[in-house]
Amino acid sequence: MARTNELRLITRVTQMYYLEGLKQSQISAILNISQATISRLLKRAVTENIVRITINVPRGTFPDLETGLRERYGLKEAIVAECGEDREESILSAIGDAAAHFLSTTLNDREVIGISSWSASLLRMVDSLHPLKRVKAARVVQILGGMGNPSVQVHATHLTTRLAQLTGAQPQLLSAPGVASSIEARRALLDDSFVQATMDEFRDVSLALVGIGAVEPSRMLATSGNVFTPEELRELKDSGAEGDICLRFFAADGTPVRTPLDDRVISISLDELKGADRVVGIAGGARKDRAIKAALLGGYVDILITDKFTAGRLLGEPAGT
Amino acid sequence: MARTNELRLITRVTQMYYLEGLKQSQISAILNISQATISRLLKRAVTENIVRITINVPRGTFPDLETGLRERYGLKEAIVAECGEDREESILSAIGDAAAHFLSTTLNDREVIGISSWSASLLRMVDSLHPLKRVKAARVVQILGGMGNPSVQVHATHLTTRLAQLTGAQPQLLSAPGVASSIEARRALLDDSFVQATMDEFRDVSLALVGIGAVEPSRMLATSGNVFTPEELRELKDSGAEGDICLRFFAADGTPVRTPLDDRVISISLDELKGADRVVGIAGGARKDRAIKAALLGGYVDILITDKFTAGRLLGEPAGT
DNA sequence: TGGCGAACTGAATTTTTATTCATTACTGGA
DNA sequence: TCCAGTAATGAATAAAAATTCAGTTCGCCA
Repeated sequence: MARTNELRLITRVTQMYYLEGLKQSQISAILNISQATISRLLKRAVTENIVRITINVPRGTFPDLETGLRERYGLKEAIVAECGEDREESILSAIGDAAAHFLSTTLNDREVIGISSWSASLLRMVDSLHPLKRVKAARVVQILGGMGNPSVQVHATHLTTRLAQLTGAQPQLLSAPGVASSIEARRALLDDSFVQATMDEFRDVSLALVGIGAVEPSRMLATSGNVFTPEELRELKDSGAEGDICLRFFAADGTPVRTPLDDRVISISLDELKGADRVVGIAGGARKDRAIKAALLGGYVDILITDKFTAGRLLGEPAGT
Repeated sequence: MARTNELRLITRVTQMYYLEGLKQSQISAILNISQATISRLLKRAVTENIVRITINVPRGTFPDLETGLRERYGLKEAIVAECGEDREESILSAIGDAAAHFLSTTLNDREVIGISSWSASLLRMVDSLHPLKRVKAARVVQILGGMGNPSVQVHATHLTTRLAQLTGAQPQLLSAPGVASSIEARRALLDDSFVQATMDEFRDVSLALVGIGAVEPSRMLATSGNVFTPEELRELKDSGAEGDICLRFFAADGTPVRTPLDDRVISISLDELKGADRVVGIAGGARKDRAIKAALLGGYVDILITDKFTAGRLLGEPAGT
């Protein structure tokens, strides 16, 4: 049968190419068939299902979860980190490490990095980060003010300057609290030329690194001073706020929630954030499930870095092994 | 762990490349990693065994047997044809067809084809051959004389001219019997200028198509007249001859056997045969096992076309399915 | 603390592969 | 039987992938 002869030839070519590692031109010479035809035969080997390429997923990597997240939430990329147990500490360590690796492999030259200052995940990331050798980011811009509480103010400053140092960039600090005590206080702070200079940079941010906050205060937020009063928190809840990025709140379906608080917050706006080339959300843990999901639905994040447990829950599945 | 991050990235790149079919440059753009690095990651995916490429052998093809033959006998190529049953007729049909396909796909331009005239396999090949479209062989040279018996003389002539016609080449007939009645008769025949002209072509043959004969006479030989007397046959056997190509005999280990018959045969010599770029042996069937094996051991053949049963026996294995 | 070699990287280049193009033959329908 | 459309081919070319090269960094040892 003619077809069998054909298949035999395709099989032989496939064997030479994939198993014996010969170049198409070598096969061409051995078999007295033109290189163009070899190329075509190899293509047919794929359509005829003679070559089968399978991916052997290494332990600790979760391409299925990642693909699920990308497709379900329209993400540009999703990174799911291996993680020993489904507890905050373990998760922070996993995603911080993954984020550090992500940053070190994908940072390009002259990049303007925006970094949100109130995130434990980002702190971990910076802790795990080795100095970047050959890359030289342009600037690291703090896109959320610090905390009234001086010790956390230091934290925020440290995060920004450390990252700048590791990436060989200029730090651009936002010397203001994340939440001003009043609308007037905020207006006054914005008059400061240093604050203005930094805020002007917001629109130049090419890579934004942000945590995602749950409205239920995170431990860090809780210990950082009384940013919001219990009444304000209740008010937020009542208005449907489910999560925040840089203290800009949104509802469960991702739509922004405007509250009076907005007028006291000093940070990049959600709109400005969307102007960045890449917005990387780094968050995980059961406590944040609803907030993360809301952020994804709102499309605020292009790239999500999370842990396997959270990823599983975001996909409505039991977590993988 | 750093290694896990690395593996995750490799897995992701592998997924994009092999599953999603993206180009390295596209992946490079999406992941903000240089194309050179993508290429390197993909190479690591192979060494790390993350991509696994398997060949799914189509029914009716026998790459394992072919590889076995190539390796065991040092062949340039081996073609093993599917074949319904282990009987002459079935085998002839299978290998004739396979040989026709081989010829039509690997013949190059301006090739000088030498063809042995006493082979049922070659007859079948020519019968299965469709006119070759774009190729134009230069000449088809008959490299073994015809038979005294006029009807087979016609066979031989037909074989050569038909092949020439199908390949768009000039036929170069050898107008002499394959076996002269005596040394003197042979000498006289060689004086003929047409015979000389053809024999001069022997050294220009680039592709030789030959059958392989068993010393036990083939049916065809038997019905072709009394070429050899029973005594001569016994003599051949006694001298250790196991098989022949163009009536040039060799022993079980492949060494040539010189007998008085040599001086009566009009055909290409084994040495001249080795001067061809490609010598294609086309033979199968249990009766010929020993002869084929001897020919392979003698290295007279670069390419063997046979059937799956014979191939199995040549490898000392039971035949495949 | 400094020097040396191994390991990486991106840009540039080379090598390899896929595709375009022009040609030819074959198929099947009128 | 003849023709339009399809399929297949090799040469030339475009596109893609691998490698070379030059420059760094890093770890290790003196």
